[in-house]
Amino acid sequence: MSNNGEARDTALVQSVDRAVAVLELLARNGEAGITEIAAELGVHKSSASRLVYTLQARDLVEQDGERGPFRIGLGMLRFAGAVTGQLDYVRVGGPVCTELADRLGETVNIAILDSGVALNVSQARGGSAVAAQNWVGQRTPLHATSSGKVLLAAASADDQDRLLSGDLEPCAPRTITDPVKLRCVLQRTAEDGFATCMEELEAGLHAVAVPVFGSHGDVVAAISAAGPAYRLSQKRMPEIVEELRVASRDLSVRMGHSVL
Amino acid sequence: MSNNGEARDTALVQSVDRAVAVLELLARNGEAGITEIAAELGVHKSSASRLVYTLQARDLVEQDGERGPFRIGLGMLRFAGAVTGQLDYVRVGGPVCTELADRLGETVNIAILDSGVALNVSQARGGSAVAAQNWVGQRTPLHATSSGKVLLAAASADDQDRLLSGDLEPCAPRTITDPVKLRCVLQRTAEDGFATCMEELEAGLHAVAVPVFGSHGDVVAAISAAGPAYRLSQKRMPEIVEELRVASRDLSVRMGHSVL
DNA sequence: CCCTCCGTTGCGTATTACGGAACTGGATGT
DNA sequence: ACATCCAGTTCCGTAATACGCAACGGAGGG
Repeated sequence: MSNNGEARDTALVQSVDRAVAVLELLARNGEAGITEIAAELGVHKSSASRLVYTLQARDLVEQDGERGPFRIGLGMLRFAGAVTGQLDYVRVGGPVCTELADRLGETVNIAILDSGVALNVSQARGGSAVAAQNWVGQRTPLHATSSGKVLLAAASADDQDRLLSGDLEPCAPRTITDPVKLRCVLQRTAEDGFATCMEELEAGLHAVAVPVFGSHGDVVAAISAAGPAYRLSQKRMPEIVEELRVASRDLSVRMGHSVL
Repeated sequence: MSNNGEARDTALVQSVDRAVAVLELLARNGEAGITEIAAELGVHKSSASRLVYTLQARDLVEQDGERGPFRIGLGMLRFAGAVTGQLDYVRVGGPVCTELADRLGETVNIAILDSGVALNVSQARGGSAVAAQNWVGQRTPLHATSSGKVLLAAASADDQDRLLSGDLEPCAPRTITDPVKLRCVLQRTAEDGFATCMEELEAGLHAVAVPVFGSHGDVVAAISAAGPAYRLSQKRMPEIVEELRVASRDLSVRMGHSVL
């Protein structure tokens, strides 16, 4: 069977794996038809149809009318609630993001470290109507994001070594791919208490991040602002960092961590 | 195969259906072990193990350490983001809920009409530490909730007839099961601009809801406050309704709907 | 140290899901 | 108006696939 390269373990239940792939496709594309899904997964239309039908029966997928394209269904909210219930950053972080996004006019994100990547758990778009994409749930590389650098700089030497031993994949022309240089940057990040990311993830995209501290002074998350390079200039950084720090402290307090 | 009564169409992909059942179980219970999952689904331990393993590979399920119980994984945020991206009420409604919940000290919910039921899309718990359950993603009957009555009162005559023609299932001792009486209540709801729900969904649970208006003056959602009967007394209703109305207007504004 | 309980792995079977092709039913175009 | 096209569904035979069974490995408890 022509599986698209991801067949690692035979122990995977294929239809389930494919069903999740369908959901991921829909989450990425927004919406898609059966034929498109089938093509993307490399399966027959009939298989895709069955898969989608099953997901639809569980309200995880829905279509516009009777005969339209499919998209993620509202039944997914059940699970969204379950995960945000466990993860306080999502619930508590939402208002903090929104407030800061309003003040800065830029997109604000909260990210945590999750198995070697930076996972965005909460987001608020800036006032600028330029609809930045939705990063929630996205896993972004630690070496090519401002949040990632902050989280990595605070991580154990073990975790740092693990990442630095592997290849640093270039995401954009200015991504830092040299481990030695990255180590320098992490050093500075730890000293300064913030990290920037200038067109290292995407061309034209700048970002800054500061750490969020837990009850024991440990770094539990990062809060970042991102926007087009022309708006987030180097000159504006100090001002934004200060705003981020205020938000970070606010978040710590709301999480019930006593801040000094 | 001993399928637990839900076998409707043979056209369902069983393993996918079971996988979703696993996720729903985890969302409901918070966490569970393989044996528990297997027992709940009525499948063999090995089957449950494979299912969970597949979901885990996709980050939809995770376990505490190496050998603990399983719970919904952070990968679910990807989908949560996709659904909240489509549905502005979730993103925008969050802060509104939180603010009102803080002020009232009760649980606040936003619900929309979705294929004949009221679907809770956003929630904030009141200050009272009494952890009310998580309603996000829950589908609740239109005739036994305050939000449902508000949504139904504003629905087309067609939709109203469809519900009223079916049986009104009793959820609690005081649930309205008489279509004639329900029609009266809906009439009053439309006139008053709010609806209450006194122990009609659950014994000891009171709730009030007001409509949220879209740009054309149409009802697009309902915002409700719920709490124990002794706290949400009839006497306190007018005050709460007023607070809800303020929040509703706030929400409309934040959604970009021009309010008169 | 043994016993119990939980989760994983190997294996054989037949259930189950897959792919192919034909069918339906809108939409489009000539 | 008719023919064509494209998207999605249904039917069917096959064999790949996921299932259940039973034995194994590892923690935790007595």
